Amino acid sequence: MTDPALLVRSRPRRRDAEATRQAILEAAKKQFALVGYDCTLRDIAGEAGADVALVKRYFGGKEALFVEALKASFGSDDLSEWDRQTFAREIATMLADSPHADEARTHRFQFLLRAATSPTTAPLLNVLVQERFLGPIREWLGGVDAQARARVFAASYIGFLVERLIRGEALQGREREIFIDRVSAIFTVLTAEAGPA
Amino acid sequence: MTDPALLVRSRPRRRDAEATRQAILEAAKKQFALVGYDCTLRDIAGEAGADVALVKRYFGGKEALFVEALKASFGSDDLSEWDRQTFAREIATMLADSPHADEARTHRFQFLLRAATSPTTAPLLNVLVQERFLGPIREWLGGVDAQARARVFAASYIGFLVERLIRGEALQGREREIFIDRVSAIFTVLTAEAGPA
DNA sequence: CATCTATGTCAACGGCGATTGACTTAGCGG
DNA sequence: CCGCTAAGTCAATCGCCGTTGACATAGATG
Repeated sequence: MTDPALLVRSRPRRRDAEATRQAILEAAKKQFALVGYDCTLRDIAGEAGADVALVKRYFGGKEALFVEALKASFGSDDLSEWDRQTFAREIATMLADSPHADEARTHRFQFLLRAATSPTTAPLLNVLVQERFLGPIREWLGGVDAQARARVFAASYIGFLVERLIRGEALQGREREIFIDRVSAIFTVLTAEAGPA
Repeated sequence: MTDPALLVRSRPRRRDAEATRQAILEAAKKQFALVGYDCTLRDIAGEAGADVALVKRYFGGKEALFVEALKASFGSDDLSEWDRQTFAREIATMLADSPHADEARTHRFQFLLRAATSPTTAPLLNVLVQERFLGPIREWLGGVDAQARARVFAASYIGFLVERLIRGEALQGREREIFIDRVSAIFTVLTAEAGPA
């Protein structure tokens, strides 16, 4: 998170096409998530400490940059590390906290939401979600009807992320406790092979 | 839904400031939901059969129009009509269908999503969601810890709407059956005053 | 050191869209 | 029938942004 490539450079970086490309890509991921597709290339380039013209040279144009940034934002979702015993409560706690306490995930998720609500990018997103979201969850869940269960799982997870985003701050006091209890219960149920009575 | 004010007029409408204002507002609700904030005022005005300049006269500007359209999109969510015995399965079925089968709700929801991912409108949305979404659900749920339970309920509901949006089409066959079973089970649990074991 | 190329900079162009104010006209009151 | 005002139209303006190609230079190669 303290990747020096993200910081504004006082001195120009040593000439390095690959590093510059990456810096632009990182800035794009952030700006597209925070501001949306309407952020300016000048802003992206500025944050990357590069020039607008390089966007064209390295990516071809804004549209192409968007697609690449979108793909790059769904690289490694490390859900094989989730402990089946404890993940439910951990996720629930994370969801009760402020979205600001979790910038990386929040940015990626905003990106996804934006792409989902744009007619041009929606088809692309469909494929990505299948491959890098539904697929892994399905594998992790295992058992019968894993596809349908993965859908329900993913939908719930997304919903809580949206709620956290809209809420904007951490839950407090008793509401927080109840929220965590309920949400972790739901995730436990969602993992089970057989639904509730 | 077959409001004549929405249709493109071959003949100019009789001069009527209020009707024109409404027509613009309706067109704005639709365009902002489908295309997003970047739709053009010309498109909105065109669909309303009015001129761009009238947007300024009646609303002041694009930003103000957006806010007003957002507010207007959350008028009456008629959830007092929900039958507590059957609503879970009805909702689950609706969520398994195509978003296109439910245009009105889909448009409103896309609008909400867009507003949620825009820094300028997020605060406004927070208030709106509290008043017209969380509040009614809380009342409808009743019982202890209604606020926290309403949050969980709303979050789940939102999540399934997002999933349906991304999916883009109706579920089929066995996956559909399982999906409906699971989702309606979840909503039943969400309604109950006590959580699952 | 000379040269050459990949890398980075700069300024201008072209289009688009919101805004604005002047202009036209319908429709009503007298 | 006459004008007056609210409603609607039109075209010009202004700024912004993506794109583009010409230019500058670091740094490697020999």
